Amino acid sequence: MKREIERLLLGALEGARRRGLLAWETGTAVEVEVPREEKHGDYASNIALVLASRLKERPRRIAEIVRDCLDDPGRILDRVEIAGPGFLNFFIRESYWSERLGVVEEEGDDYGSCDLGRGKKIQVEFVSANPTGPLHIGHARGAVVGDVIARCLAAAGYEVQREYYINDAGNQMANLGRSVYYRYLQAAGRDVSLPENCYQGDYIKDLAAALLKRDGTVHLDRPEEEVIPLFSDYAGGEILAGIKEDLRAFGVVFDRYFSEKELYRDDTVGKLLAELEERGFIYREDGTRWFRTTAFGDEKDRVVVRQNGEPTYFAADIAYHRNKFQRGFDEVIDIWGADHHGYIARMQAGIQALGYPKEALRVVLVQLVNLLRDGRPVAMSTRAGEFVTLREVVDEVGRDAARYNFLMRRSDSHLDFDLEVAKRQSNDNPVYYVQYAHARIASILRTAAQKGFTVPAFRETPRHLLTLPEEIALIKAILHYPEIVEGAARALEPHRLTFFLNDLAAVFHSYYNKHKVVSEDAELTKARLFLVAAVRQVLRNALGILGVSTPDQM
RNA sequence: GCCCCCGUAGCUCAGCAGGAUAGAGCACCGGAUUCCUAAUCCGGGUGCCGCGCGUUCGAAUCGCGCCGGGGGCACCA
Repeated sequence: MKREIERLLLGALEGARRRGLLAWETGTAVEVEVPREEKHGDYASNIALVLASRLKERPRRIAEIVRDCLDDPGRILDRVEIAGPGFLNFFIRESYWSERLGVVEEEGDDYGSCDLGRGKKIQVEFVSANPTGPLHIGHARGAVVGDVIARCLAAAGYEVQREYYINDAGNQMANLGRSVYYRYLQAAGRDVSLPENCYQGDYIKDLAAALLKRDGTVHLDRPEEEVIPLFSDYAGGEILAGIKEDLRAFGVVFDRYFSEKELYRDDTVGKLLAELEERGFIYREDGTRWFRTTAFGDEKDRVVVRQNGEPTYFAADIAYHRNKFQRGFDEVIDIWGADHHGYIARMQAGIQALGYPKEALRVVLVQLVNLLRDGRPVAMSTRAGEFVTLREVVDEVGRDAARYNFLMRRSDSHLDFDLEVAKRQSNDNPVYYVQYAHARIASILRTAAQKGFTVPAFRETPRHLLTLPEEIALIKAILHYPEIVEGAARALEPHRLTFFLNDLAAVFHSYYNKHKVVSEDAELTKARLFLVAAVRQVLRNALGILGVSTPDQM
């Protein structure tokens, strides 16, 4: 709908230019927005105000010229008003709204999709937690945000790949192996205590016990350096399997798990460093090698090879990101915890040094979650092994409520997640509000079926009967939906969908309370059945992007 | 010390690439159910949009400075 207005406006500007009325240059961005106030029309444009200063002409005068040049063969508009300092307010002909409703039927499950990303390959990398322990509540938010961003992009026409990066080459995995090894010794009756910095938590003991059961005591008297890799591999593998399972239960599935080790297999990192050095981006100092990230706006240069000859995490990460681009992605999106924000500048410097534009990497920061129970903070410490796992949250509050709650705020703002509130099946909990709208429609359709009504095809729908203010409001909401999806994909802001859903459900609930869909009037019933079926379709499509279910009964 | 994010109603937060009288949910008060599920609806809001200056026809939105909160400034990942 917005597109159509933009097209009309563009046509008018073009016409005015051709007739010599307006020295408008092709290529000027034309903006159309939905005004806050209803009396300012269904759509509004500030084009006259924007052009005014450039053309040195009164804005209202420009607005008049534009309005006079409007050509509306499809009779979309009822009228165009010029208001305030020179806004053009477009009022859609009321019956036109319901005429457009047919698109929902035509497009069905695809309604809301667009071709913003057509022909573009995009990758979303998220979660990427080291397999040193089960995913906890902090990972849950990033998991949902990444997942839903991926779904939004898919709806926007991108070819999307979801990837999980496993940092399994560093010393954290060795540390994990050592932790399990010592627990294994203890389980076998040896009197040893856990070295410093070891992972605590019962899952370590469980892994040790499982290994003892599987292999017996064969590892007991072998040198530590020899057996620890074995313990690392075993523990990492088991934990990763658990992570995958927990994610699946949460509705998050990856296309690929990428192991950091892959980057060392063919000395990818070494070759990359040599190449960068050749191009002059790397210099040596005090036995280390530095990447000149300041050349691309970073605040200081960064070490890529340590004094001991080991490449840093950053070095591997540049190699990893180049690997992504080499796989043919036009754009790469990383979902990071907000504590990693300082890393963005150097990462973007890295990809620029490789010849990719800065914009090719977009980073979405996800803020911490404050976990509460009945308003009181839940204490957590990963190191001490005290944390609420993702699995526990999903089991306790349910997948739908958990996902929805994580999507109710911008991802870069702090989020309070109260287990009791999320679990409560009341109006504290917006997910049920929206799902209830879906269930109610299902209920209406059941009642209708009992009385012999089915949802009519659009061309058999007496849509001219949909004239109530609540009906027009519903139709408008339905027709705005594609704009919401596109905006969410463009800005990588999935929370826009939850806000839209709350609004749509509110309009529907209000309508439901005031008017009967199924009545004695067969024609009216048909029209309203089509309308609520369209609402149901939008609820399904939008909740589908959020990965939240659409129950027919509650 | 330097850098990033945040500061909007009692609470939690929206406010889409500056726009016309700043919104929602919660909480609180009152009301609605012979009728498609009351997990619903209807009514009730006097907010220095942290403060100041600037850019602009126009600033919650952009810039600069300050105040307050959080995070980051590794040859850790």
